[in-house]
Amino acid sequence: MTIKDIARECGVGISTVSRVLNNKPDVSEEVRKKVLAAVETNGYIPNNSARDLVKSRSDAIGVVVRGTGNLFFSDMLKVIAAEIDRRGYDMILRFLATDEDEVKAGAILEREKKLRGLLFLGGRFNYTPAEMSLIGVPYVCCSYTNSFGTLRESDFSSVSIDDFKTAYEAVSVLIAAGHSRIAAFFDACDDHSISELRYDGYCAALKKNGIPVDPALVVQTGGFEMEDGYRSMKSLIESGAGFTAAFVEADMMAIAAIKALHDCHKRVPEDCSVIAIDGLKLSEYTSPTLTTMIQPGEEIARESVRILMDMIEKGIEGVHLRPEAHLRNGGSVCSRQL
Amino acid sequence: MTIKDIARECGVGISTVSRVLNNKPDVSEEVRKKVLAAVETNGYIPNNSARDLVKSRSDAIGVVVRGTGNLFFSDMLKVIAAEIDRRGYDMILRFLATDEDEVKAGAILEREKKLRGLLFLGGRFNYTPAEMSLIGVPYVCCSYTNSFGTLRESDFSSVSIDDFKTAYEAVSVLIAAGHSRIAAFFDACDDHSISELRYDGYCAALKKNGIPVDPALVVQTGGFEMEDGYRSMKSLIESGAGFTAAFVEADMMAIAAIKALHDCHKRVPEDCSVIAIDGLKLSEYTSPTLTTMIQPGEEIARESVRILMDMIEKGIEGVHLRPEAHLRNGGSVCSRQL
DNA sequence: CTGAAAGCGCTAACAC
DNA sequence: GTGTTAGCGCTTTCAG
Repeated sequence: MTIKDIARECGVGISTVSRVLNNKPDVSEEVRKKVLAAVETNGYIPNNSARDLVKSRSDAIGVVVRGTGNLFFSDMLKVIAAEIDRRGYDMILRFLATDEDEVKAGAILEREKKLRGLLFLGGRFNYTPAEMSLIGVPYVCCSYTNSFGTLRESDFSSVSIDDFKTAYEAVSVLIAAGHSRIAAFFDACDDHSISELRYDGYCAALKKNGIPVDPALVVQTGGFEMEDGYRSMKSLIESGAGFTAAFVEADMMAIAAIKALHDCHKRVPEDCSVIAIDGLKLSEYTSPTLTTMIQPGEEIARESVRILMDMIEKGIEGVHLRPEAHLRNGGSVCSRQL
Repeated sequence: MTIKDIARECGVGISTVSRVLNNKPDVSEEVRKKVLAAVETNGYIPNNSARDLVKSRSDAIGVVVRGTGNLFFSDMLKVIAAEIDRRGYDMILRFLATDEDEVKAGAILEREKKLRGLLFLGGRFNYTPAEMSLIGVPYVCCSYTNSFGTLRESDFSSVSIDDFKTAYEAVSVLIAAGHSRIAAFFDACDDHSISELRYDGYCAALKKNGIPVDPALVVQTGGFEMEDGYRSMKSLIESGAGFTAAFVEADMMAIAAIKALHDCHKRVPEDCSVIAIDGLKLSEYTSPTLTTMIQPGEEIARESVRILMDMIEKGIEGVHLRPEAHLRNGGSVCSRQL
């Protein structure tokens, strides 16, 4: 069933059907109705490949999300969708597994859909100019940056918290509460990515306060899953290393780490305080409520779209926004009895 | 940059480039290398729209997922992807917001990608034959069924737990533990969907045990979000209705409901037992571990793909599998002191 | 207002 | 082995 079939059935030309389908004017009401009826009864659906192929440019923004189960992203996505729609653009959404290449996916999408711009949610921190030359439209990195790459600042935009600073602040909260034996959990400490930045923030906060970094208290979890957080906390406890607080680089892992503490008959926060980074809605519903640095997801989403639009419509150069993360004072941190 | 440009640059014909790109034989090693080099240096990416348009049939399975943040689906997806790949097919994944129409999306995808079959994760329970006639390939409803629709059983397949029975069993666990004042939380009770089935199961279990259904203990949450669970439990507590246990139709809401109980200084399970349905990984990491009916997600995923393949390759008729949900004895249910 | 015709970029015969 | 060519289904000039 193609546009040709509909045209034949209605005894009109194929371009007339096209006009009706695309809500163009210059079609008599009578013909319009006849065509619409034929479309309905035949269950005709236009072929998008053909449409995209002939189109020389669309008003679409591509959104490439890496990591399906990422709750933080799924909250941001709603805001992004609304913002893009409000500005009269279409949104083309693609989800990628964590092991897929977001740049390649973005480049494919750009050509296929003749995109005007791209939004990346989740990606590597070390893009090179050569690599990004595949992307021919303005793009914004949402909630991450290019700290370890060689991109020129003016060539792209990014909106994300300052990971180093946020980790620094989180650990400082613990120190201010009297803790000095502070365990820490990171995916990895030298992966040239978000975890390295947060690890550096952790170390800086300790040093600033004259506390040596004890390697025995730093655990590399090898992932961001709950299993990783649980297993890591459990093995740290079993190692016998003494600590009164823990900094966990992500809410999900922190929730699992707290479970591990409970399973080892340690109370939170009495026996061990826990602080994290993210501010997922989910972590409000644990007991105790997780104390965490809240990433302003809504702001990140809104500003990302705004900046992208400015790049597209006004041709501005890359902008790099660093909104503040704010402490949510849950119940998982308490002062150390001195 | 098109295939034509690459051809010109290499001084070869356009079909030769096509052959190289698609790994066809009958290309001299020398030419192959030259083409590949040109592709690389130019950052050429084939246009998928053009490819799809000319292709008359693919070996692709479409997977349409409704509900981005659904953790249950994101676990199943990994298994589905692996199974499809193992059988030599490609998987085309589309995520939909909860308010989008999965049937229409499936129909579009089918035409665009020339699909061999479709897998729906999440959808309505009341399809009609007219509506589904848009779909021209075999399809399987994963983790839901057509209980309220008019489809012929032989025209489609489904793999899901028996929602009525599973709810019945969950409530029976509570009753067996000595509870009779059992609150219950559903999205809605008469929406011709999953919630209605589970509500019916709740009622049946009570009646079977001579316990009247008290409308004051049945709460319609108006959604599946954590907010919905929290708010609903809170208002039930404030209503002053007495109850010693709660059946919640989904893990996420149950987690939030438990938080509400805690916030009202009620202990779980001592003051109120809680049981749910789902078996999310997440609910293992709450304290206490949630007692819940585990949906065999992996089995559902694996069997769905298997059945779809049988429909495609062997032309079998619709199959309807009802794998068992199993009780996970967490710590959120205890016996009522009589 | 409406139809004919020229591609969009690619694959798959079909010739050579 | 390799090039030429005919569409895939659609939008968009350009005539009428």
